Amino acid sequence: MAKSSKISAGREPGGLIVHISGLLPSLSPAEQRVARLVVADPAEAARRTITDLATAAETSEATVIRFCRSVGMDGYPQLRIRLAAEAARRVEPLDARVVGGDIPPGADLAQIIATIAFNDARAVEETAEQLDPVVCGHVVDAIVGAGRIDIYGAGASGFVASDFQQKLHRIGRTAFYFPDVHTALTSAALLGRGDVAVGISHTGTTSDVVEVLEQARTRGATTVVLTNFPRSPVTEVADHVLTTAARETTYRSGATASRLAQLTVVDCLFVGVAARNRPRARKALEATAEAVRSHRLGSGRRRA
Amino acid sequence: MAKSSKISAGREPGGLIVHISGLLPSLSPAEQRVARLVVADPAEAARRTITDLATAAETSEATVIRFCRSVGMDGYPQLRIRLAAEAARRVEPLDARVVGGDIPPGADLAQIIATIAFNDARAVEETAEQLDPVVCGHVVDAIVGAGRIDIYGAGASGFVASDFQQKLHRIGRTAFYFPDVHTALTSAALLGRGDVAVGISHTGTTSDVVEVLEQARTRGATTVVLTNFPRSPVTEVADHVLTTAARETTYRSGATASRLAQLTVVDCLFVGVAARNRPRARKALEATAEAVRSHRLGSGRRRA
DNA sequence: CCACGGATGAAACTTACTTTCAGCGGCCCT
DNA sequence: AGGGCCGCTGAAAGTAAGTTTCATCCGTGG
Repeated sequence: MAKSSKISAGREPGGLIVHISGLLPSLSPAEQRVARLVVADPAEAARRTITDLATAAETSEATVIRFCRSVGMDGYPQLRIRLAAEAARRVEPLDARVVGGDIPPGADLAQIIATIAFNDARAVEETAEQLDPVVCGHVVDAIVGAGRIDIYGAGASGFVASDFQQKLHRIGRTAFYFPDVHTALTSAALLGRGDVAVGISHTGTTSDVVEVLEQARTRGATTVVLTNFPRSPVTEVADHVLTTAARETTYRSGATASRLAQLTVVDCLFVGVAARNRPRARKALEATAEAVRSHRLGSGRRRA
Repeated sequence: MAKSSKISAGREPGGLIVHISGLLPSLSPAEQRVARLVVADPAEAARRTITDLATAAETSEATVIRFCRSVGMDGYPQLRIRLAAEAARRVEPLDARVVGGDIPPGADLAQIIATIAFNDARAVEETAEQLDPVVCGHVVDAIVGAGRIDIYGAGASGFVASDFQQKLHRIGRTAFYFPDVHTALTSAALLGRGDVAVGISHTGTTSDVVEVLEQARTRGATTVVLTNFPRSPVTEVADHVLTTAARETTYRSGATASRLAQLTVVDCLFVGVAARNRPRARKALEATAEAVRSHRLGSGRRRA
């Protein structure tokens, strides 16, 4: 696919525009008129057709072509594309949005969105960076070999626990999620060697989760915890500790960044488990997808 | 276009590529083939002539033109230029290309983690980029002024809906989440002018959500939808459309990336609403945080 | 004054892009 | 089932864009 590199003009060190203005004096008068237009506003030039540009430079199309060749391009379309690319690169997208105005009603919101997205994305990235593949491997091993998987999480972490349970369930692993302590404790009491108990707690101090994991551990189950704080109490009752890396800034958001980080970890574990038994997992996923299809409206295809 | 332009025709906030992948399912099969080529390698696509691209997509030039129109361009040259510009802006295609794809069969955990994190973080970033602050503003306005807020979401999106409900509840907004269609419909029937109904559906084709929003709308409530696909059926029953920008990779379908994107949007709305009444929101948050403190153990060391 | 050569644009030509139209196939409505 | 309708599709016709050719112009040097 990557052939057709007859395009020799790939490297103009300081950028195409600089390159052009550099050899501007060596061009013929008519070509210089074209060059000046191009350098003055590359984006605009890229938008124009060759005839248009020729007219604007008070010359003929032929001259524009000659100009293209003079600066090392194959022809006009190539110049056009390069100009567009060049123009795009020199715009600072962030500032442009703020400065570019025309959004007084939502100006404040734009700021908010940018901030949140930054924090959220960072949480995901940093979590992945510090996630230990070896520990993940152990956890995946345990889950793959488990007779049963119990998952606990209170409050916000409960969503994540529930999500994990659903994922595992969809690929045919026997997994349970308990929203309240009492049923969780009851279930944990019935775990045994070879089973797995997963606790999710952002702070690592949620007494409910600690209790449940403790119970599970005394019964011989492998215990796993997902928390943001590697030295929190909950890690003492866990065989494997997985950490997230969300630095929750203020009281603000209902801890969404940490939630995203947790979900990312869960996703990794899920894919890790699924990867162990690809055909079966795929089949299970397809079956479950099929099951909800009747609730879908005919392909969302509409033209406007 | 005779339609009210909920779909920003002409301007694609944040990324043409993202915009195209969002519209992908709403395109005809032949157009989808074109779209996939374009999304896979924008720079390469920009270099090709229309005939070339048509051949590569195993279709006719006519279809390529149709595709251009479908995604809001005037014609092929314009698409070409925009693609070139877009491609230029993303400067790190090296790592991205390696990591961006699907999970290869033999991948080890470290690779899996990197891939997932990359996709997840990208989903968050791109969603934020293309999120329209003006539309967000309208939604925030509606929520702030609402007598009551009903939130619907089925399956995976249900978690997000529930999360949103909790968040709003914590800052003193009257919000409800309904896990099943029937109670949702019942509740929607009781909504009226000034109330808000929020539907969350990744595909935008979940009939339950469409029905409920429809009901809510006929009762005079303001309807809001959060979906990945701006032309899906659900957008027809929504006053305000918010879109996520998750391109799910094929195999995993755990849909985590889309979940994260949804949560990010919810977070933005939440903070937007909270920002409207800072003192009161802070007080409410502190009160709820205090309420769970008794369930915390002491020694958790917490960073700020 | 003529011969020469580079620069230039008109026009011929080629290629790329766009529109039109008829065929095909699915879908809905009897 | 049958028939009509509608949307997708590519072939082909049509139009515009880009490229080449070539005659002209003009300045220069013999």
